[in-house]
Amino acid sequence: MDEETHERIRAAIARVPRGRVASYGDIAAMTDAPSPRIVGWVLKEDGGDLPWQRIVRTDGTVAKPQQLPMLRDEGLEIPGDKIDMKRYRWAPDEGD
DNA sequence: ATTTTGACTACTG
DNA sequence: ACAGTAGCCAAAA
Repeated sequence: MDEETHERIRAAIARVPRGRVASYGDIAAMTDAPSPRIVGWVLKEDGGDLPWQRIVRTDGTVAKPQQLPMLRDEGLEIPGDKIDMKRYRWAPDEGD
C-alpha cells in the first residue's frame, strides 16, 4: 500500500458531505484504489478521524451496525437496516 | 512463500 | 430475499 493511495482514499472519504453516503466501490473508483476491500482496510486501520459512518456497502447495508443511528442523526431516514442508496448516494459532481 | 482474514462486489441458483 | 461462490487485495501469522 503506497502512501499516496492511502491518503487519497482518506481525502475522498473526508469529502462526503453530511447527510449523504458513498459505497466502498465509489471511493475506490474515485481514488484509483485497487479494490473496494482496500477502502475498508484503510478505514479499519486509519479511519478514526474520518466520517466512516458515511461509507456503506453498495446494497445499502452497513458494515458496522452503529452507523445506522449515526446516519439517522445526520438526518437520513432509514426505516429498517438498509439505506436507500438511490436517494442518499453521493456523487463527486454534485457540487463539491 | 503460502494461508488466513477481513468495514467488498457481482453472479448464480 | 438469501446462501454459496469466485474475484479481489493488503496485512499478519
